[in-house]
Amino acid sequence: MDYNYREIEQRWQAYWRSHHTYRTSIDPSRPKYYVLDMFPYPSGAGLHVGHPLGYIASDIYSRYKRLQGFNVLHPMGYDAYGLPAEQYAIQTGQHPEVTTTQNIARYREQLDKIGFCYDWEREVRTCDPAYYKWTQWAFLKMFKSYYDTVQDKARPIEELVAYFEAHGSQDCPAHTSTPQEFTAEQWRAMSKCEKNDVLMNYRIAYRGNTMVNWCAKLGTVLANDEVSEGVSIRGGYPVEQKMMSQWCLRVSAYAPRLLRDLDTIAWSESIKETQRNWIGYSEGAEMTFPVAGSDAELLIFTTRADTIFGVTFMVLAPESDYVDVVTTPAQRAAVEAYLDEVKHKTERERMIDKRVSGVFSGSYAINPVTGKEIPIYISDYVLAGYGTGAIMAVPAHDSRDYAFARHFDLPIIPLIEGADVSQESFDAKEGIMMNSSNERLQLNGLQVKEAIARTKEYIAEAGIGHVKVNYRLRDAIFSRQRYWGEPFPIYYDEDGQPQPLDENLLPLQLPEVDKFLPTEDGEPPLGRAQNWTTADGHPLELCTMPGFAGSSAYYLRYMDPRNDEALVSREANEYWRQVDLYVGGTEHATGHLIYSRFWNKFLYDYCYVCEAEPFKKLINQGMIQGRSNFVYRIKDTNTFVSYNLKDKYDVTPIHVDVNIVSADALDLDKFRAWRPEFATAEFILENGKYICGWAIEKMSKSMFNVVNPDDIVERYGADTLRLYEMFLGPVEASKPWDTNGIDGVNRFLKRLWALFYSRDEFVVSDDKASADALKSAHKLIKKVTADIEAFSYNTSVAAFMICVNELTTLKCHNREVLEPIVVLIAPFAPHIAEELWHALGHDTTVCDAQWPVCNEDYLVESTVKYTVMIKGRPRYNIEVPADTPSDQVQAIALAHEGAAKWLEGNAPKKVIVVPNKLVNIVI
RNA sequence: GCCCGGAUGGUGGAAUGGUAGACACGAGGGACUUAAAAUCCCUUGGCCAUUGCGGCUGUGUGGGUUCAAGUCCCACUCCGGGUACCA
Repeated sequence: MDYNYREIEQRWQAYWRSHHTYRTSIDPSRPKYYVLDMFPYPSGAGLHVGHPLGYIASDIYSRYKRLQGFNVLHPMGYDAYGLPAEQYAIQTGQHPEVTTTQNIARYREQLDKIGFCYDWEREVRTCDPAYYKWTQWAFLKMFKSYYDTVQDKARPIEELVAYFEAHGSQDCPAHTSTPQEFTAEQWRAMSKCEKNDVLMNYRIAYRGNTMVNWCAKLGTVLANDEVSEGVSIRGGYPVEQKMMSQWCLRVSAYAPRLLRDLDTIAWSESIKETQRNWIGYSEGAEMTFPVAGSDAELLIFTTRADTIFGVTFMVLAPESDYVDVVTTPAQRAAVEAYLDEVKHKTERERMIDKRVSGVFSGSYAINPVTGKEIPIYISDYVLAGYGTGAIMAVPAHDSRDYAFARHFDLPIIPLIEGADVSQESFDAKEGIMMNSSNERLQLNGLQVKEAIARTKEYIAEAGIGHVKVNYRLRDAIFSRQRYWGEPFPIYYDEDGQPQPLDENLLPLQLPEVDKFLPTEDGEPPLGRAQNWTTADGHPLELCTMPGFAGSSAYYLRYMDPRNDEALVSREANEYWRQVDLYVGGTEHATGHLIYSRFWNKFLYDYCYVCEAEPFKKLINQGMIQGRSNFVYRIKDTNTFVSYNLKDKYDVTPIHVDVNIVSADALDLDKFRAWRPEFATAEFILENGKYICGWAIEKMSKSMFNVVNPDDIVERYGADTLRLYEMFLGPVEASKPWDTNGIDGVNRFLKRLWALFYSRDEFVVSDDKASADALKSAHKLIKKVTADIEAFSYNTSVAAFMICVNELTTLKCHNREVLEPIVVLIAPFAPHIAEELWHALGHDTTVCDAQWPVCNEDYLVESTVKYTVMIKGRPRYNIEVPADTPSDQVQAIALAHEGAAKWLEGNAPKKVIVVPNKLVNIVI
């Protein structure tokens, strides 16, 4: 009986399905383990071989943990809201729900063929009303909350209202980016609308007037992580900055915790570092500079308080509120012209155009330490969104200020001994201060770090500023002017004020529309919906939520996916707690992985979840790139020349479908059938074959290098695909897909099969196995267990190959040896393992077996070989009984005839014995 | 610019400071076969010597530490990823 993967895989997949083998439930008697994949967006192209890489890795770990006795939660679902389905809907009129459902069915079919151990009864889809009910619910909670900076957590907004009633805004412990000042009396005197407007500045989900990334082509705003280098990640369309009123999430309030708690999770240093950079902690000082001849003061932020003596001008962001205050009548026209120019530049243009630009405001500020008057400029190199939107410029020690000073011919005062600022600024935070002392503050002679500390002390004493920590992390813009997303549970009252929908009315279902385009008057697509109002006729919010809304808490929903009463029950959450192992790509480092942590922390503040971090350990699988193949057509002919002969001709490389190429050899008949124009193709072959050229490129339809897992499964079986993807290299590494080595893995499975079956006969015996065979098997147990724990699956697969080769050579067909090996291979190649397990006479599935334990006794050697090194090279070997003390090993090594030969009469200077390995004799 | 990774045969990749190149692909040779496929065996970093068992060299470059360095330290080159007027 040959290894018939097709029949085996179909049979066992059907068995698992009908027996609910992978159904999971809460079982307090067993320890839990939660393994999660980043759920996919079901695109129309289906899965390619890159998708399952991470899924296979996590599946192996899930099965391994299960065999070790853990109760493993390993769910899967779909991130079903997204732009492509909507774009497709706009083009074809096909409802996104229809295409999404179709795509999900296709994904499921493809996933099923690979033999994953998902508990599909826990599947979630973000576009399912029963699911997004809880996305909306969380949003409502955020709307009804503020962030208390003293308790350091989210609290109900009523508590803030009570505070305002009693104290006004004095020492208000709430996080806001637009502080306001009012007394308790003033608060009480406010109208309902005024109060609402004030509270909006504190809510965690709030409506704010902010600079947003507006993508005209997509007709929607985008979050910072959805934009890269001035264009949208999806589609690559230009993005511009625009002031708009949008729903936002106060993620910035959580910046300190998001930063701090990175130390508590087992993620790769690189992704933690990316998050640290994105959060952007920066400790500095805020200082006030009085404006000469006015009551106004400029508040600035700096990390280089020590350079206060080198401030020769001030710069305001064009959007800064100070601009109006400091612009003198004489300069007004020039300033307005500049503001107008800046406004018409898109973000992209601003980035490309690095030229210095700016305008003098007409006013002067007074340096609070030196008392000198310095001019105030306006320039777009200062950002409104960071710090205070105003800076003190120190051209000698900041390259941007330096460029500005040179352009406008402003003085440059060096402050660090030995720094040459004639050509460029000296930005490093090191050196000894000079030109930095007067009767108020003396910094000369201090190191930069000391000077920073001293200046901070001084400005606090003098009442001109205070120490301040800034974060780069922005609040998340949460509105999208799109159809295919979660509707907001928000309506607008008579005064046009946003109001929360009653929780009992959730889910607020996405309405039908006639077209998926914006309305004629520029409203989002939901403006087309009939009766998009509350029961009493109030209009509902027209925007929908962004993609990350539904993906922020999905891991919680898997714990209790059909619960109507809560996102997750306390019982389920306290059992499953958090994701123990999360597997996914690095591309989510600054998006999903920040939003999820934020969302989880918000829920944690209200004790809806019991863990402060959602994902304990994170593994980032690499990307599988495409390996494109080329044929070389001789110019102006229909003749194609093989790769190694192509240099003799004038050729054009043409992408050829990799699916008609095998090990770089072109299938000529398939090529002729591939496209009509190649039907009459002629070939110049080498060694009877047409060899194609190749290149590593992104896997994409246009390069004809997309390989579907289905094709591999069809040709080699799912177990071969699984093993091969793991064998290709470390899970974390990006690598090109290359089928050149797949035969080796397939051969390995056939050899494994041959240990059980010879021709049609089952040849496993119950006899006692040889010591060598047992040693081989137990070595494997040890190696594979250690490798899986370290996610080193490629070396595991190699170890399997070695072991099977050894057993084949030993002609070992003993149950004692083969049975543990079947269990070991089960996580990697579950179908063949199941079949062999069954053949060994077991009624249960291999999934319920016990992970074997290495018996060290089998590995103990009676003798140990030492390599003897003389003059730095291995010269001869000695074999001594195990546990021989090293001085005796040394004596034996020196007594060997080889010693005399290689020492050539020299006395050994030094002898090093490395236990169980080698003896190094130095002469 | 800044912050992270990385660089090992023809290829993918192995190597707790201890005989570099595991395992696999590819290539070459052989066995079995009328033949092919499949399977099995041998060789395979490079150079030299192959009627001898061997010698030299070798992990991006240049230094260093060490009895011993792919591995640790310093400097540099190149490649990949992230991020950027963040004061």
